[in-house]
Amino acid sequence: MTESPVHHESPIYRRIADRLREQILSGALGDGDRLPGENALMNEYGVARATARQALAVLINEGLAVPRRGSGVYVRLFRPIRRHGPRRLSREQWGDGRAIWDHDTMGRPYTVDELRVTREKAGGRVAEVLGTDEVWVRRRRYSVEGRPVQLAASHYPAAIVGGTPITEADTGPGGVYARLGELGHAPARFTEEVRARMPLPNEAKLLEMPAGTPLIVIDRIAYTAAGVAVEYNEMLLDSASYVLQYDFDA
Amino acid sequence: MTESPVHHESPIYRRIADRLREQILSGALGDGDRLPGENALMNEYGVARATARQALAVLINEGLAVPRRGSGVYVRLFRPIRRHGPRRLSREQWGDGRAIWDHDTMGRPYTVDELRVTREKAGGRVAEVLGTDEVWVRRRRYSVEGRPVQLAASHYPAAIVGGTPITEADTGPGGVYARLGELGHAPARFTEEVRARMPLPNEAKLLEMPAGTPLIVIDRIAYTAAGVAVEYNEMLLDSASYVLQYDFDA
DNA sequence: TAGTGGTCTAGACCACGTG
DNA sequence: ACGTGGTCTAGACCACTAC
Repeated sequence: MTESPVHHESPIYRRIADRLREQILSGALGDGDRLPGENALMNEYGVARATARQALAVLINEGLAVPRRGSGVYVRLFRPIRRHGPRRLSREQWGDGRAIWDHDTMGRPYTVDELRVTREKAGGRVAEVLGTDEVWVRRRRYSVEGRPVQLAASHYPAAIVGGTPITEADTGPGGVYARLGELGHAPARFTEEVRARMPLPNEAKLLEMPAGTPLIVIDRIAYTAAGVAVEYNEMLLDSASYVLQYDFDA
Repeated sequence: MTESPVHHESPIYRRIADRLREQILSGALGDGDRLPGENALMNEYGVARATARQALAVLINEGLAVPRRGSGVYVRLFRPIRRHGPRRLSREQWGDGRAIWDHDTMGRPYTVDELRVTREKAGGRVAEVLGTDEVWVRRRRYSVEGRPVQLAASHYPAAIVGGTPITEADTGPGGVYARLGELGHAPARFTEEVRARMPLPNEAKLLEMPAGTPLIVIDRIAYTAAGVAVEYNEMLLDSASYVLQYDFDA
């Protein structure tokens, strides 16, 4: 039309997004509620389809809404797992391998799948930390209540774990840390590096993450009392499913 | 034209994005390099402007590229600050208030601005943890090398800090923790909760964050030896500028 | 079958930064 | 002045979901 677009204000799609966001944050639209769809926004605001779409894309990329094809756009819901850094790794927990994850999920049911144990040539930081490029890697995926929440890849020096149950699918009672202890390499100290970034497409697919969901990346290194690094564990967590907690003294 | 679109494969804009991503991750396009722009992609792939744009939007939302109006789209660069959880808060650091941040930035120059100290009615979790809704709040923004990297809001019970330098802009040598110590409320234990999410528009603006950059949210509570919560500090970190490190024993 | 979101085209005008 | 990304329109066809 000939209506002057009146710029210098915030663009239309942003103002539509702002109004919808306000309704979500104020609670007027609650968890799982349906947002007005593309057609509804076209009618309500008299804009083209692409503009309505752009407004919804803002909320989707902010992680506030999730689109479902053929159905609609819905307010996102959160149910974080509390992952307690230091406490979960205290020695007492090793008695039973499941204890660590039971601690995290507070009893909610979880599963492990896509477990693959392979021997590999390590590169870059892993080789540097472990002091060798000959490593065994244990990769797996954790799901809670049927939803995948974490990918993990634990690296171990081949010289230490070769020929032990750590290279088998089933590591036995107490898990890897119990086996390392029996080998005289019990972890005594840990360092965790925490980052956040957007997932790559393959990561988003494995974790079934909707758009607008960051990844929490944790690189954990386990050291023996002698200061030898015996494990490099890279974990990728769906940030919508996790809260990390760290306790320490002054 | 009449060329059949051949669906059931991944859409055009995704395949364009995949090719560009590959060049970025492989290093063929390095930090700060210019990507082919909208016009270039239109010519190269014979697609409409909106499709080329959509391909670039994928990379931008993944945090791999940054658009600059009037100039082009560029490969994103990273220069993280290492923020060391426990060590930076050890008592020895309090002797000089600047020490904590010097530790984080490893000597890189930083500034604090937008400092506001206000008395407020606390709500929700803050009031619950501090055991009162009468609080003083110290809000400020940290920048490193001229780029804003963190917003922080520290909450203190008014009954403890009222009338002390903690309610002034300048808290004196050693900072807030030194003053709390003099008041008989020296922090002895800390807990930090770490989350990641996409920033809201006002948060993204204050931190000058480009699209596709998650926020790291840290809620830190300081407890005295007697177990009294004396500080609730909510920090919002630009995830492109930070790596968190936590050390602990088994 | 009707409605939803997903992809794509072919135009247009604008604000902005670099030359 | 020119090319860049930013916004917007008005169509179209598709795949999927719900009824």
